[in-house]
Amino acid sequence: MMKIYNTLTRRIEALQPQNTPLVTIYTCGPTVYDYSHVGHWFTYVRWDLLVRTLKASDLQPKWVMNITDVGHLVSDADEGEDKLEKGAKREGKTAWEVAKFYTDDFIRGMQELNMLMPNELPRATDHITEQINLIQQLEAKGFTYIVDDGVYYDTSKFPAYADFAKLDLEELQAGARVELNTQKRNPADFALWKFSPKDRTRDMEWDSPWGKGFPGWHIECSAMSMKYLGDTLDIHAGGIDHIPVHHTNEIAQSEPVTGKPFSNLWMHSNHVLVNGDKISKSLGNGIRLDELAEKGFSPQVVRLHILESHYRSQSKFSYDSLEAAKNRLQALQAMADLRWQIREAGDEYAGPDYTEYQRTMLAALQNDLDTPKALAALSGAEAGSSNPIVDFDGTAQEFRDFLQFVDDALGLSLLTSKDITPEQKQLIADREQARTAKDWARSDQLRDQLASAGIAVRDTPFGSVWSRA
RNA sequence: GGCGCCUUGGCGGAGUGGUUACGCAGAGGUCUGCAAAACCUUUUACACCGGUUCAAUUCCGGUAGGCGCCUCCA
Repeated sequence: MMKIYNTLTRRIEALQPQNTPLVTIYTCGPTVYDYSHVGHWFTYVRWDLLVRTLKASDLQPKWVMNITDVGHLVSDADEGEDKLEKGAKREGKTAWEVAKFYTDDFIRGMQELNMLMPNELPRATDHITEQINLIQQLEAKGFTYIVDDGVYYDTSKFPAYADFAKLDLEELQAGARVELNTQKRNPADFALWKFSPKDRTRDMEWDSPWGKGFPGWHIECSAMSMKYLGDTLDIHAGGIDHIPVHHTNEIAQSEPVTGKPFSNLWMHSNHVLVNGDKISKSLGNGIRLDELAEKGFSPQVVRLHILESHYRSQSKFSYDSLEAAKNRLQALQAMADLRWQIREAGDEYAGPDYTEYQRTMLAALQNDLDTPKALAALSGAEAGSSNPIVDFDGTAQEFRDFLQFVDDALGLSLLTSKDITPEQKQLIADREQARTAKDWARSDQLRDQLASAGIAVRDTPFGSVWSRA
């Protein structure tokens, strides 16, 4: 029923959970050393959509997303420093304070975007023991070696290392930009545990069998996903950039220990470009949610814009498209506000077949999260909703069910809008009376009055309908 | 240096070997007391050059341009 493109096989496959209806999902979360930008939100919203789609498909997703609050190295050139420590230096705080601040910011962003909360949001620093334990198991199996600055994973011991990303290790070796630094045995080898510098104390450091230090970035995902979701995940998801390094390394760390596949299905979200460029620190083009809100684009608009492109295509971010999304959302909201204006009597008018639109949308989402197609169906329903809903044969309930489905599946929060006040309703009734009496001056005056309260009124063959301007 | 991807109408963005994506915006029209909404029409849409085919935007090859990864990265 649910079909997903699997990076492992490079094909679209039917999802086959190990213990239906349970679906275990692990998604790579943020490194909390700076604000999240739209690029991050594109990815996270897409995983939120995955979980929503599974729920709408009567499955029971168990979703774990990690918080990386230690160990993510800035670069090879910045030896001994990780992103948290760097952020701390920048802001005159401890690494712990930095992590807390940006974790809170991230969770606030999730809430603003109406994302579902993962079942677990584990922090790397809360799972040092599990990580050490996993490294010990790798050590016992002979996959590690120790050099001056840490414990490393020997990728040559894992023959399948290059398979996932279809890496060419020979070319990697010959590549001009790969620096053969330190004492690594192979260019692709990576740190499992890094030692603290001899001359100073880090904000974040722990004792280990190999000496005081901190875990490498990759090991946390293996350790925490296995702790919360078992040896084999149903779905592991992350940004497309994680394929060649981070996810490759996760597989290499996990499968030798368990002897099982680390994840049956891998999903990767493509990047969003801003003015044709990837979002990066060096370009300084990372736009935050609060900046967008200042420009009049609510998180709800951002969310709709994210859904307008497919998660596997490289999408573009621009204010023009946000403007389009904003207008589109307003039309959708107007449709949702028809639920306050159900006509009780009469069977003159049959609205769209909302049940059919709902089926189309769900089928689109189940087909590798085809959000553009789902939105096309939603807009089809919206276009057919210009007249009020007339309640006969349960049509009103079908309409309400449809709106509930849209909110559940897409998270657009259409149902959070409130009804207008009794006074405003009276103004509309008065205006209809004035129109009947052909008192156009009073009619227009009442419409202006409503408009100043942000309420637009239009006249249909079935009476006046209001919407929020 | 290696690997891979992309190029669709004003903008964004799907998809397909022959038939309307969809959204936003512009122009004209029908309707309306006026609006709004809806509907209709509209500016040769599928980078360029070849090839395969009865038929290609959709498959193959090449050209140009853009991008991603191989290094931290959503």
